[in-house]
Amino acid sequence: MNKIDITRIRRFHRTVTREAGVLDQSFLGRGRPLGLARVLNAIGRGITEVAAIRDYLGLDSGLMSRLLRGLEDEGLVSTTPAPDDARRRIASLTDAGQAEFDAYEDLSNTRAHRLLQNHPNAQALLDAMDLIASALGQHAVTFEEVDTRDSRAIWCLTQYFDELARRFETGFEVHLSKDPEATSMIRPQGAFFIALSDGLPVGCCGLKGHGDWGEVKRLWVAPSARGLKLATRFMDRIEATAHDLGQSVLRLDTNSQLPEAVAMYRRLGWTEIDRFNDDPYPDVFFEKRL
Amino acid sequence: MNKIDITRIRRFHRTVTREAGVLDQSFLGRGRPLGLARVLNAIGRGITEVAAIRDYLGLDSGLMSRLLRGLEDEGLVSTTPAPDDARRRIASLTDAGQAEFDAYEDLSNTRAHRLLQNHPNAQALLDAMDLIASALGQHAVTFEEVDTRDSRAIWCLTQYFDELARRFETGFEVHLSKDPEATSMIRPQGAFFIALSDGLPVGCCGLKGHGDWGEVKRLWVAPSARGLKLATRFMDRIEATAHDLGQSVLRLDTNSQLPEAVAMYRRLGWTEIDRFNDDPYPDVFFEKRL
DNA sequence: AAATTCATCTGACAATGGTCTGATAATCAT
DNA sequence: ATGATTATCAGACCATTGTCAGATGAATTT
Repeated sequence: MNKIDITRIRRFHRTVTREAGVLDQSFLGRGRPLGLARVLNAIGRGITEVAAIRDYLGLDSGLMSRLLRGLEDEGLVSTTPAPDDARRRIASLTDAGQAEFDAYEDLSNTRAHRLLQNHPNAQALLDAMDLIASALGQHAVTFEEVDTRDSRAIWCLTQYFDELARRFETGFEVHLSKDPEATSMIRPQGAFFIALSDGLPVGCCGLKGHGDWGEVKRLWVAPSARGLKLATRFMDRIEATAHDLGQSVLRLDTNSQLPEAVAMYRRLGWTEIDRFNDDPYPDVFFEKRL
Repeated sequence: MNKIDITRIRRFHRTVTREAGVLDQSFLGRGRPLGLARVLNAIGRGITEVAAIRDYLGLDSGLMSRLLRGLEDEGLVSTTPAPDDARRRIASLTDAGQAEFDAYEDLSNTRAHRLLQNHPNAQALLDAMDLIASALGQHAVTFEEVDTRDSRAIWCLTQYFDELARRFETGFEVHLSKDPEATSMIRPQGAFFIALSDGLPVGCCGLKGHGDWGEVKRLWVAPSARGLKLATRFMDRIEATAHDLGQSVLRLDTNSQLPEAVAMYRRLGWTEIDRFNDDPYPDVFFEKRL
C-alpha cells in the first residue's frame, strides 16, 4: 500500500466532507434544524414508513417520533396507520411539505448543476462519481424485475447498445421503441431485471422465452459497477426465473472479443455448444441445463 | 442539463455522506465527542493557530476556547502564546495527544486501506477521487516554491516523465536522482514550483536560469486538475520570478503533438521563434520578453 | 498616555440531538 | 382468551453544540 494513495483518499474524504457541510449549512438557511430537514427529505424521497425512515437515518425511536411530530405541527407532514398493520404508520407530505421538499431539492440541484457547469469535463466527473458511489455502496445494490419499457430499463439498454457500438466497429442499429425482442422478455414468456444502486440503474439482464428453453440476452453492467460480481448475481436470478417458468435449458450467445464474459460463463458451469442462430454478431455459443 | 446526471450527483453525495457518517461513528468509538476529536485532528494536521483552527472548523470563538480547554484538561494539547504577538495562541500536541491523533489516523487509514483492497480497480478509484476532489476544491489550490529534490517535486516529475513516455513512443530516459538540470532550477539561478490541492501535489513547473534569460521547463498538471487554469497560474508565477531574478527574456520548447500547450502559450502572449537548442524531442519554440 | 483594536477567554443560556423507561394499542402465537 | 410481541409514542433527562455579552490582557493608533 502506497503512502501517497492513502493521502489521496484522505484528501478526497476531507474535500467531500467539507462539501457536505456546506450543503448542510445551506439547508439550515431554511430555518429548520438538520434533523427535521433530514426526515422531510427522506419522506420526500419516498421513504414513507416510520421504521424505514428511522433505519435510513439511524435514529432512536423516541427522537424519530418527536421529529415527526415537529413536522406535523408545522403542517408539512401527515401520518396514517398502514392499511395492513395499524401499528405501523405511513408518513406523507402535505402540499406545504411538498413545497418545502422541493425547496430543499432545489438547493441540492443548484449546487450539482453549478458543479457540472464549471467543470471542463463534466462527463468524466460523473463517471468518477458513479465509480466511487458504487465502490462505497457495493453492498447496497438491489435487483428489481421490470417491464422492458420501464424508463430505467430503456436507459440501461441504451447504454448497452452504445457500448456495443463502441466495441464492435460494425455498429448497431437498434430501435428500442419498437424492439421486436422486448415483448418476449416480459412475463409469462420471459423476464427482465435491472440492478439499482441507491436508485441509479447500474445493470440489466433479460431472459427471453422460447417455449421450453430460455435465452439470456442483454446482460450489461455499468462500467462503474464492474468487479462487484453483479453479473453472477444476475445469472443466479435468471436461472431461478427460468426454473419457475418451466424452462429446462438456457442458451446464450456472445462474442470472443469479450473474453471476460466468455470466462465468466465457463466459470458458472456453462458449456460451449454449436451455433444455434444466424445472428452475425456472436461467434461463441453456450448452454446450461438446469 | 440531463435529469439523470443530477440523479448521479445526488446519489454520489448521499453515498459519500453516509460514508462520512460511518467514519464519525468510528471516531466516537474512542469515547470523545466529535467536536474534541475534530480539534485534535486539526492540530495534528498542522493547523496550530487557534484562529486558524476556528476558521478551518467554522467554530464560534467561545466554543473553540472551551474545546481547547477540554483537550488541555485531558492532557492532550498544550498552548503557548505566539512569540511575535502574545494575543494569539499556538496549540500543540503533547505526547499523549500525538498518540491519540495517531489512533484517529489509524481509523481513517484502515478504512481507506480496506476500500482500496476490496476494489477490482484501485487505480481507477484513486484517479476518480482525485478528479472529484480537485473539482470540489478548485478554489483551494495553493502554490509552493520547493527544492527540486523535495519528495513532492520528485513525485510530480515522475508523473510528468511517465506521461511523456506514454505520449511519445520514443520513450524517455531520465534519472531523476542525478538529473543534471535540476540544480539550475534552484535559487539563485532559477526556481521550481509545485501546486498543492489540500496537500496533494497536482502540478509543477520549473524556471531554469541561463544568466540573463530564463527557460520554462517541466510544466505539468495532473490529469485530475486539468481545466482549472493551473498552467496559467504557473506561468504568472514564473514570469514574476524571472523578473525578480533579473531575467528579461523567457524561452521554452514544446512539441506540436501537444496542441493544447501550443495554443496556451500563444494565448498568453508568447511568440514563436527559431530552434534554440538541439534537443531531439521539441519541435516548437517560443519566446516572451518581459 | 489614552483610546482603540484585537485575540482569546469566561459564564450564562438556548437549541439540538441522543438515550432511556414506560405507556399504548395493534397484532400474533398458543 | 391470554400472554407475548411489535411499532410507535410521550416524558424525563443529559451531553453536546451553538450563541451572546462582557472581561481580560496584549498590541496598535492617536
